[in-house]
Amino acid sequence: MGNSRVTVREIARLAGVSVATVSRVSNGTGQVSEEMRRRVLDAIEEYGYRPDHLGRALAAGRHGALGLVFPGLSGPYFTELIQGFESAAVPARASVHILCTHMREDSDEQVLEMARRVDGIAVIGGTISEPVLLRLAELVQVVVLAGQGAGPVPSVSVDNTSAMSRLTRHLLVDHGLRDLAFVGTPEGSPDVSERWAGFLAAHRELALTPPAEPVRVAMQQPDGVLAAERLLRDGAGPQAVVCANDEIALGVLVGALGRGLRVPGDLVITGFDDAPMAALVSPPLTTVRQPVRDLAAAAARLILDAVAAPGATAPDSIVLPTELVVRRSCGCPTGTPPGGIGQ
Amino acid sequence: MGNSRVTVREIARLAGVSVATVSRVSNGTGQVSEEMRRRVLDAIEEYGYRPDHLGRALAAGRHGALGLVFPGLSGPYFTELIQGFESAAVPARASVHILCTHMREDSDEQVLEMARRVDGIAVIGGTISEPVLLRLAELVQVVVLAGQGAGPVPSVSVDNTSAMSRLTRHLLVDHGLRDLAFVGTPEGSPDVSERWAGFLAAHRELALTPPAEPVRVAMQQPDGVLAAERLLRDGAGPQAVVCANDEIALGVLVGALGRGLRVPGDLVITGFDDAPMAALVSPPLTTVRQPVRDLAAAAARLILDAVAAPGATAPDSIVLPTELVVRRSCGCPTGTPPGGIGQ
DNA sequence: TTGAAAGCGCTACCAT
DNA sequence: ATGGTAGCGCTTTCAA
Repeated sequence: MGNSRVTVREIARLAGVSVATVSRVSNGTGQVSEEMRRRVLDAIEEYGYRPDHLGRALAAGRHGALGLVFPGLSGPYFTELIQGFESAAVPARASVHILCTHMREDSDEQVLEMARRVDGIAVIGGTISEPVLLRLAELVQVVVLAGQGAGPVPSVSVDNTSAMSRLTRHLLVDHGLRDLAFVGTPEGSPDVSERWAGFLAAHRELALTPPAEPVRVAMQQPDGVLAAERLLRDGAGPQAVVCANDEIALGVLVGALGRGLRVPGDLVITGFDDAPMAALVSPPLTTVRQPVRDLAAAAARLILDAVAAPGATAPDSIVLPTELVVRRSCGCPTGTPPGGIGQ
Repeated sequence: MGNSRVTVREIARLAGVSVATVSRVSNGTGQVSEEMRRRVLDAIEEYGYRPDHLGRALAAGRHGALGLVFPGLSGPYFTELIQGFESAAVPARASVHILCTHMREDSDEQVLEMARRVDGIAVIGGTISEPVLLRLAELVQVVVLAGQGAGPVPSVSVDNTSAMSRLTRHLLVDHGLRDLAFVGTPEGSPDVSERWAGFLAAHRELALTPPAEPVRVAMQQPDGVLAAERLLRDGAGPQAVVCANDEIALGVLVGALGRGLRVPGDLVITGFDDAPMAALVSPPLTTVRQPVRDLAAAAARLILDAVAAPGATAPDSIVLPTELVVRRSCGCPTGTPPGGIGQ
């Protein structure tokens, strides 16, 4: 229950050596005679000593911790993100702090507060305002995850715009579909904003008129069900529903199927992410695969590298590639589209 | 980019006061004249000073941080858990550290290491071995989240066994169903283990023979799809599939629907959790609602209270109630079962 | 090889 | 009301 407050000093006293020697032994630094090392090791073992991280970090002038800031946790995308981030932090012996700002009013304050506890922070795009981001960057190494950087702040993201543009062209050109709907809220999420831009760009290139507005809903399955209700309420729905992520798409699929529609016969649906479920529903979902774990791991490593090499030049932004994954929900028969795109 | 290393000492020098005064002002403790307070505040403002958490924590002998240890992140359940935990930690100005042991071999070591960085740790049931749990409890306040405690370690959990027993009786008695299958892996997860126990208990009470083994799969939607494949492969499947959580149930539903089965006509499916999607699929899922956020928040508060009152008696374990939610996937027509159970 | 001692940034006690 | 200073637990010079 209570903290077993065993300190270096006590171990030193118990082993009859100096604290410096204890420190050397417990860190494996410097030269220590076998005799001393044994004495110290025995004491450490006997009293279950483990150096307190605070003292160590204070002396080292480094927290050995990384922060991850979310708007609010939801769905497989975020769990992947956390795990990817963690997988890169753990080998570097850095702990991971998380913070869900979740629309709290004092979230700026909390992010700034986090900056006093970590060596660097990855902020999910759209979570905090640019001024606060820049302010934050004066305190610790910052990287924007899934979004665009600002000033000295680098970013790690994927090519949302071109990927979505390509997917949209596939529907427009290869399947000859018209009257597409886009589901997702561009405002506040760089990812969605870029995907909406790619959706619009594809229309523009083909001199087609896109819908004036996206169907604005949040990013989870229930929101997709909601979107389906809105879109399919009065008989004349769109020919295809392009969703900002797979979760929404799965929700729309559930909604459409629940209404007795056949997919892709009556309605084409596409997603984004290539979440595990995308391949398993009927019909399997045409989507865009993005390397979420790699993305987060890259962000963590970028921070760790920057912290490890203080003098070095500002880190470059990273853009990871995506891959169009054509399955049956877009109307492709086997998984291979007319143009031979995707796999 | 670089840490703006502004320390108390510098602020003190710049404001022409002592570090003690700066500390008093920045903490709002003690008595400070308006004149001094202004001088210090101006300096703090001008140089963007924020006390480093390390120094503060070291002096206070408290980390102001809580740890959350998972086996591995997955699905809405865990995101709810994190957010619930966080919602209780943030008001107490405690940061949240997370660690996914994810079957890593050195995870014991990492959990112990975490103990040096936080004031208390909530461990998801089944994540670490009992010896390590007890060892951990000697270092910091520990609570088992969704599982049973051990020795001095309290737990926060729900009444899985009775809830699942009740749900199972509903199928067995009210719907007269026989030949039920249970999907989930009891080993390694106290939650699942208890639910399996409740499932068995219901059969025993009614002198019915339960299946010899559960269908062992993991806890996500894709695993449910997999389970459906296994169960429905050769025509003669069970009459009902009782799933360890909603995610699996949703997967089984997708798999069953994909095979052309009607639910609940040809196959009854039930879940556990009452995740948002449970109410939205067709047919809506009969399940057990558990207060996941509250559960995690209770765990966080338990730790915070224990840390705040060091001398106090060991905290008691907490069991939160669940609620049977009867919808259509069990065969109930409207949502109200024959016996008037549920809501 | 070993130990004494100076800090890391902060708070809090004790004088003034 | 204010300042000097000890010390939180640790690492790391610098001497011996």
